[in-house]
Amino acid sequence: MSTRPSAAAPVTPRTRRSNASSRRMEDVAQLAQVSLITVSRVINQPEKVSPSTRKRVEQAIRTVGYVPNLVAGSLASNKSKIVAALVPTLDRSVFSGTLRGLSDRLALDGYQLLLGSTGYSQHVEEQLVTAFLGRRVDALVLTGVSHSPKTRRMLKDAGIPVVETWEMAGRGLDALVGFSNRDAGKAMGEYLISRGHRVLAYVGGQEPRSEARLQGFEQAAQRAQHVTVHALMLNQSASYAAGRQALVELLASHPRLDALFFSNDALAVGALMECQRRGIRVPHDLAIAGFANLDIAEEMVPALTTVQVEATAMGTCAADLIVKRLSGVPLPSNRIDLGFSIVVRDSA
Amino acid sequence: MSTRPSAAAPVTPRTRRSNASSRRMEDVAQLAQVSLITVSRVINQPEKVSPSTRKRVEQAIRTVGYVPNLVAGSLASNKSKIVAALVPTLDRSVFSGTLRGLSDRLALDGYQLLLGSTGYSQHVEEQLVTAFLGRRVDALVLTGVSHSPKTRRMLKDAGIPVVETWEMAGRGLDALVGFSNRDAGKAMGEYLISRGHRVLAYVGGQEPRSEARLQGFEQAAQRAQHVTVHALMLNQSASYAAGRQALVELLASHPRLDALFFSNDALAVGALMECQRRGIRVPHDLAIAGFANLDIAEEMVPALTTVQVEATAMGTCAADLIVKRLSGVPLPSNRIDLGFSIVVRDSA
DNA sequence: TGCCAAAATGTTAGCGCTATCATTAGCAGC
DNA sequence: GCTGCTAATGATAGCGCTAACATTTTGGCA
Repeated sequence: MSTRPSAAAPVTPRTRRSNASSRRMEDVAQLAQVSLITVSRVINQPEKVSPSTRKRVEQAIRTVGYVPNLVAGSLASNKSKIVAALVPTLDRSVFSGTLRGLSDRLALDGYQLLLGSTGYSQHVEEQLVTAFLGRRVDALVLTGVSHSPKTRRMLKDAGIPVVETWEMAGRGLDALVGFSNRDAGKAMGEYLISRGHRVLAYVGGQEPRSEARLQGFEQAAQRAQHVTVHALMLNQSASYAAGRQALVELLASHPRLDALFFSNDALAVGALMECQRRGIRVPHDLAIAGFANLDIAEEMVPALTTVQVEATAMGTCAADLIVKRLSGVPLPSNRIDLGFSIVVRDSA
Repeated sequence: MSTRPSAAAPVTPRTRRSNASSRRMEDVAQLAQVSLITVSRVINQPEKVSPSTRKRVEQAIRTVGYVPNLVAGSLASNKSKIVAALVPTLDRSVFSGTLRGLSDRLALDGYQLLLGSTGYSQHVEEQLVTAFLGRRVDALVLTGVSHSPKTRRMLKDAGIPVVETWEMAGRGLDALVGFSNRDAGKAMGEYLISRGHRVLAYVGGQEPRSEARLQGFEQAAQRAQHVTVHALMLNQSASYAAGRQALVELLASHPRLDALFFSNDALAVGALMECQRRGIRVPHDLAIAGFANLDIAEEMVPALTTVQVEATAMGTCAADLIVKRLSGVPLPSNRIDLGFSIVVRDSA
């Protein structure tokens, strides 16, 4: 197996493999009577080409209908102008705000967004990261700070900007843009306790950020007197129906419940609607609070007390950080805490 | 300018330009004592490699931590395994369902999703299409059937599958997956009229699909007796607050309003909430209907009557069509009408 | 054993672009 | 006229992979 005689050289010229229909840079160069590299410069660094030549080349580009092949450009330059983003879910979720921020800010500098959804699975995340790195994306945006060891290693070895969002806990792989989920949970706990509530419940998903919020929530309870916290961790994704069900379950098992903190506004809204159906007066009989301050929180009757987080700004900031890093601008910090705030409305 | 003496050949060998840190296929080939192409086959067509060789190569891949450079692969094979999708907005919108359907179905076959949002602008759409074609995406998914002439030409010339979604009107560029917005509007009009409503209003955005729904709605009104339709076209994107405002405006200018059809559930929910605040009884005083059947429609009190469309299925079907076309499976049709249905609940 | 098709593996030449360095043109200053 | 500089343009060699074709090995069977 180790020694192989070499084959003879082929004699017949091969047929071109290319997509015959698409024009190449060479077609433009010929028409404009310049070399390949001049066309390349007109596209990428037009200031380096004299106005007369540039005009001629631009005309030729239009005439032949040339669309640069960015794949070839990426291979040659080792830059893709693509940023990948991974979100846990695309499902009518809070992350769409972050995606919008990312997409809009990246577009400003000509970057495109490659999207992946992990479904809260580290294994899927790992596979997607592998694929994205294979595409030589220029940077990666992740949601959260929990990743598999292999993912962490790959990302560290990749040598590209990696921004983790929606959490500030820990050191982070590279850059962090977010807020402290734990502190946010704690703040809501303290607020509810300050309003006199003593039998609290937390409802959230089985995922790291929700668990961090619960920890903070419980911490607030522990520091107070005579406060109990019941936790209900759902394994389904956030939905109105899940919030309704959670309310029903908790009321059945803990009739003396005072206040409910949902890790997601959608859950809270579902519960709020169920209260309305059952004639449970909010906040008189039961206080309800949500998380994220989605548009609907403000519109509900009663309006939903919630935790405001900067979903869109997280995307914008992450994109901004990436664009600056990639263009060599020095940054003061790679940890950006956008904070949160308790928005007190009517429901709690 | 036309005649140029050629330059002499350079003598010194150039330094490698590559990203020194990343392993190449050649490193794997050397370690596994095989040729490049065998490594390539292990990755892309493992069934063509004998089990023993395959195992050896796979081990080598793991040892050196090789991640295939898909950019180079794309250039060589003229296939990118990327599908681009364009949505009007990422804003807490109905399109996220379609994106999820797309993303999930494409992932099954190893395709990745490149995302762009047009903000309902044909000009932005044109720019994004140019960029996506430059990246040699394997297929494109668009929202709607209205595109600039240049966009249409580029897409026709591109020779890749192009799927338009969320509309069935017209012939389409290539493939269509959606429903008739006009028929949907008409159906809702007929339904409201059948319930005895005579002074109707339509509230929607200034965009083609909303306008098609309005046309259908008006058509239903014209066929009936003594029915009037007022239309309010918003230039902002769908939001709860916009729905509330629209309600306020319409009630002020048309106090005898019977029934309101919103081109989006979010608008309808905003209006519903405002009714609750003002003590307007729905549907007794005013009937309200929405569009899309988002989760929240069902949860509202009163539950929202709306038009159900298959947002997620549109994504899944579009992806399915694309995957099949790209793998050469013959398709019976490139027009898939997923239809719609009126979901009668309490609000109208 | 020898023959032949099928399976396994290999060699070569690009894919279409950009990095690198080389060359030429243009022009000020002495 | 010559030097030395900058601006403009060009020739070449890859980037890392796969298509296309070539060759070798394998295994069934006469």
